[in-house]
Amino acid sequence: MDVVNIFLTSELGESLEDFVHDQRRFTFDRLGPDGPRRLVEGPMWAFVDWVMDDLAGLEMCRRLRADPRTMDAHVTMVLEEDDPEDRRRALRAGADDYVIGPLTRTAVLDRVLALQSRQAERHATRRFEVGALSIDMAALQARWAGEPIVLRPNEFRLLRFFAENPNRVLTRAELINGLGKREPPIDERTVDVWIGRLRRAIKAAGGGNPLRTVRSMGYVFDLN
Amino acid sequence: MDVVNIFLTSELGESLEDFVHDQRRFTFDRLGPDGPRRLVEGPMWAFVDWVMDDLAGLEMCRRLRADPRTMDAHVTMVLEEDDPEDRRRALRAGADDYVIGPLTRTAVLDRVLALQSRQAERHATRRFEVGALSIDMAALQARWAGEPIVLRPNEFRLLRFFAENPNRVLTRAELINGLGKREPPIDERTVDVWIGRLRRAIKAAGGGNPLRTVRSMGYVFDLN
DNA sequence: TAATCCCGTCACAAACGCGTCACACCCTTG
DNA sequence: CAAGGGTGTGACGCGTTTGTGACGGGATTA
Repeated sequence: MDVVNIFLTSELGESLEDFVHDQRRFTFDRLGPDGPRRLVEGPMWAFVDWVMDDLAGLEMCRRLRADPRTMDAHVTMVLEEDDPEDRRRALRAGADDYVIGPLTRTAVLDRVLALQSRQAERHATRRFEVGALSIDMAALQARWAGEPIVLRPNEFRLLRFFAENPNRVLTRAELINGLGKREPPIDERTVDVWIGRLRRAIKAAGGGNPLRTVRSMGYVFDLN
Repeated sequence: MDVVNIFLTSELGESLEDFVHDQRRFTFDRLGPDGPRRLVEGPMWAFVDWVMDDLAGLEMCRRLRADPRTMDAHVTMVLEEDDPEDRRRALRAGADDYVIGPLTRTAVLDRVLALQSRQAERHATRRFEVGALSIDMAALQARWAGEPIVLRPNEFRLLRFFAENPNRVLTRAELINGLGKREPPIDERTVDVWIGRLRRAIKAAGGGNPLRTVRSMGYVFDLN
């Protein structure tokens, strides 16, 4: 599976869940003194604060390393300030990496996305083709029969979602969800506008109109 | 390439060779006043003592940075004591990192093992071409379709980093990291200015605008 | 020491993305 | 054919992101 499990000792997780569009690829969970609350499969990434409730972050770090269930996790220590002594201690306690806090969403996401792309390179999932359409996740670029499609970020996500679900009617609600839009709630009519814009972009690249309207249901990406 | 080449100004190398089991992953060599005795491929890590035989460690550090064959090395300064003034000087001289000495085997291994996983794969190639762009590491010169691009040092590194990661969205954080700027922390907006300057230089050499902005993500070096 | 170069930051204007609205058009149903 | 709901799309406005000239400090050179 392709999912990366992210554990944090802070509350940043909830905020990230809203922020990350690509929910299927990530899970977030709280890392308490007893370790992760649930056990997961797949690669794990832990961000450990230097100070936690009752427990020093270093101790948490050692416990993660000692526990066979989590010993493979990629551990990033969050230091409050840039003390070289602390950095050294963090590394010695088993951390792979550190950031100078406070932990921000972008700090987490940059790292996670970087990891993801590194993994993607291994699994070669960063590029896939559906019919004449090819999608390059690394370059964030789509092509129709080799011709680049000029897309804005939201349109790119939309097209990607269609490409991953070809020949299947997607309701407006599914599309809104699939693009990870939760707050604020999106008017379903807005999807119509998305579709219109995406169609125009595909046509401009020489593609036909692979997006078929299914009246009172939604839209399908027709693969012939 | 999976091998990390470690250079030391002290004799610790021999001792480490005995200590490290997994010899295939590391090579050790002495770093003398004239730099590394042999040229290597793959990532390099240099531990530079504050005082060397005839040469100040700072000078060694600068030479490593100035020499295109070693400019990518990860340089750790070894300070005898924790003098903040010295730390500042070390970082200014181009060190990525420092330890408060004396250098021990575990200090070396902790760092190397921790960071090895995220060592970017870098070709030690002296000259390579990407599309119309050619980069000559020895002459520190870039050309677009044969036309020289006038670049300042920082811009050269930036372009080089893009050339090594074509068709891949690079976040501002990745770029800052990729240019080896860790201390002091660089404002992400600064990257915008780098990009602007680099674009101007490329355009002046007759190149188009191969650097595409991906809004709210970063920049891509677009090939074809 | 003076002159010059390099580079990080700032501030502000411009460009951009996107959700919504309004209205015309389309299709279905009776 | 009429009625009514479903869909396409141009226009608008807001908030955010990006580009860039200007500035100043540090380093380098003359």
